Amino acid sequence: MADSSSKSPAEATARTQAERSATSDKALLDAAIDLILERGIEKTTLQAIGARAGYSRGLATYRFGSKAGLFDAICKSISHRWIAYLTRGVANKHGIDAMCAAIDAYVSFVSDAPRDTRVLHILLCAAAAPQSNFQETAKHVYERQREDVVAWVRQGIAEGSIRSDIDPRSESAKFVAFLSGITYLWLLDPAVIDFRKANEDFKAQLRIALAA
Amino acid sequence: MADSSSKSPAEATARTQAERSATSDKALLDAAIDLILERGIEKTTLQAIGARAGYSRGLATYRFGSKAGLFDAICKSISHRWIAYLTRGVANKHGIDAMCAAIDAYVSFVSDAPRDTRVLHILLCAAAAPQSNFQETAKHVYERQREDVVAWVRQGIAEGSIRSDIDPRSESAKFVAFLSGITYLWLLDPAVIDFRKANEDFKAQLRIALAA
DNA sequence: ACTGACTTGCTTGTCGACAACAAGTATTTG
DNA sequence: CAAATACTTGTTGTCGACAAGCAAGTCAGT
Repeated sequence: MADSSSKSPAEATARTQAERSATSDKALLDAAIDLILERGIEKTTLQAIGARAGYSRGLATYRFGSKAGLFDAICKSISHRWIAYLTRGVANKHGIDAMCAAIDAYVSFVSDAPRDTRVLHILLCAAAAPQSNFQETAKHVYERQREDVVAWVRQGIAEGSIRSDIDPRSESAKFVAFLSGITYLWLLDPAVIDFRKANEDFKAQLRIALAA
Repeated sequence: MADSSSKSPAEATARTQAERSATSDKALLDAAIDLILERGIEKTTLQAIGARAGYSRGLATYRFGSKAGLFDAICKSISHRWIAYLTRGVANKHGIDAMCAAIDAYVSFVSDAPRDTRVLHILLCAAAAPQSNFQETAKHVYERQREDVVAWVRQGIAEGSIRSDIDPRSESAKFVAFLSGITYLWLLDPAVIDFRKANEDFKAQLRIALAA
């Protein structure tokens, strides 16, 4: 149905099968992201995804196994991008500095890629439901983030910049809970939440509360 | 289909129509809560709700207009219970004491009514999706909570127990974000989150960070 | 370099499940 | 008995999943 005739047939067929499937995968993923932002998960139809991507209603199921499989793929894709972004932002900082850098990286990510952030969080929220098919992916994302924070806190305690009576695991839960929660509130009602200021205040109070 | 014959017909019919509809409403709500905890929102069927409540598949739609209408009603019902619980716990405390009392009240509520907490949060998470039918209810719940916190912070600043450079609105966003976030993490993976300890630590650091 | 078997990318037909609505029945109330 | 209320059942359109099919591409054997 798509533009198989708008390009010269030679150019159109000058792709291997693997390349074609890679582009159709990406088209489906992008279309699904668009539609999730517009309508939410439940109201996004495989029919609509196929149509917007320029393919048939059946392709998404064929590629990703199921609707949930496609959403899981989106979840993994965006969270990998975020982890890469985070890793670059924190670089080789330690202790409280690393925690503050992570918050800065997150604020940057949200303003650089608000669509990705929104979709990722919509999906992660959906993962809270029992028997959600991408619950494991969500657990893994947050587990990974908490592990990072635990490491930063331990470093900070070891180098003496963080009070030794701070419990790294509890602190990591609080840290991730705040970021997750503020994102949720922002997602629910962007006009009411000053995302940037909340994060600045959080950094300031982190330093006060954790400093040795 | 249910036990219309297990009770004596006289006793069964010795209710007014209004009483009957009130009991069937409650039965539907309770059945829906059970099923949401077991299967999540999407996999909970009006058919299953009706059957578990002892009625037909059509009653839930007839009473609440739609599936989303029923979930909205659950959302409102549980959040009203929580607000009442909170009001009683905070009583007439001020400033940081009120904030800490609110956290204590929340921890109590979660351990007293874990099922209600879980269902409420599952529904509030679902409200994060675009075009969600109970988004307004969710916004209202969180707006209400933030207003409470704003009032407590203002009181604290006025009576001199909270530093005057604290921004009440930003602080309220952080406060609610933390509670929402930690609940989400607990919902996602209860085994990994020490809910009680995280809240204790949060109270301790609140006092450090806000104290005048 | 040609051909025929195999593979890959994608579409279409079909089925069961579901929510919504309308039309109905039975019970209560005035 | 008539109007209203509580509830059920029939029906329709939409959706996800799966399977069968088709066409284009790939490659081995000659």
